[in-house]
Amino acid sequence: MNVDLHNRLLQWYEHHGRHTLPWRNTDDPYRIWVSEIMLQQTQVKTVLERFYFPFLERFPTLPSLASAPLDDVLKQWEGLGYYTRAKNLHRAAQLAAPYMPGTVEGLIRLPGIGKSTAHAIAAFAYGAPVPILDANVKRILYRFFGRREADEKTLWRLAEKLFDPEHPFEFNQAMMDIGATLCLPKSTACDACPFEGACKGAAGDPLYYPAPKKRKSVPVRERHIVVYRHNGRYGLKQREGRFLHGLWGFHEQTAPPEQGKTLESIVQVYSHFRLEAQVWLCEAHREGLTYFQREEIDALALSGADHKVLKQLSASRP
DNA sequence: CATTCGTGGTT
DNA sequence: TAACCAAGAAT
Repeated sequence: MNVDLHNRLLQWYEHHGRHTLPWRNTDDPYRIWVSEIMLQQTQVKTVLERFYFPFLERFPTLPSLASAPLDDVLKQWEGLGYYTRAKNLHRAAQLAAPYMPGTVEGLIRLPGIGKSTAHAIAAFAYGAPVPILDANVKRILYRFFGRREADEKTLWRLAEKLFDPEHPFEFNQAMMDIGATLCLPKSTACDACPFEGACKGAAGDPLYYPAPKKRKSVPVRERHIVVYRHNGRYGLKQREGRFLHGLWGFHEQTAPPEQGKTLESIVQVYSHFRLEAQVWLCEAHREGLTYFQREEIDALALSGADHKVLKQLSASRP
């Protein structure tokens, strides 16, 4: 029924697809899995240029990841964000070792793997006839079917409707390529798109779909970051909650400290709030912190905000 | 179903 | 340049 459309998509993918992406040129489910987790809510450019290869060099196989300390995994993940991904990746490796599950049902049971990622791994590593539903595919579906709004269930139904079960690898990769190169959030190149003619969005104003999301304004958190220094060593603490999970950081509090030298302030924008913190250097010992020499800190995984603090520290050194 | 999770690229 | 957005999942 969609044969004609599917053929046009295949042709387009053959000539214009991003065929050099490294995770498209391996049949190792582990390497495909790592790429899928890193790429969640993260642009291809970032993963490709900074994180994919170093991670695989340090953890080349599933067992090597499973047997590594979590702190080592977090250090490789440093700067990539959404750190529970690293924790889940590590735990999933331990649950799955020595082999990745060979089915969607097995994959989706692992922590950090939802329906779309399970389908992606299954389609790309095993050729399973299942569609994916990432931000690129969603945007295409909104426009192709002329919808301004749709819930997840509806989007999955539309994804199944457009899907080509005969060519799951090529279809899914092509959809992401179209979303990333032609069907962009704020611009489109419909005349180059294999879906033009069948796409309701292309018939009118494609940017009319989907309806813009109403975003809440991010609240500001004002805090004080206090760097405790004792005998030339710096006090840090490893975070335990879900926020910045497992990363080390300097002490943070709501009120200014009793004493200490004022450094510059820092601003760090997170997904759901904005941190504005005054940084202090306090020559004192505080309980509950672990003390490191300056060079030792480089071996720890720190958040972006704490890296800014570290930078202030070296800049302020007399 | 809504919120929580980072950081950097793009416009 | 501020706002939007990115190969989503867990809660």
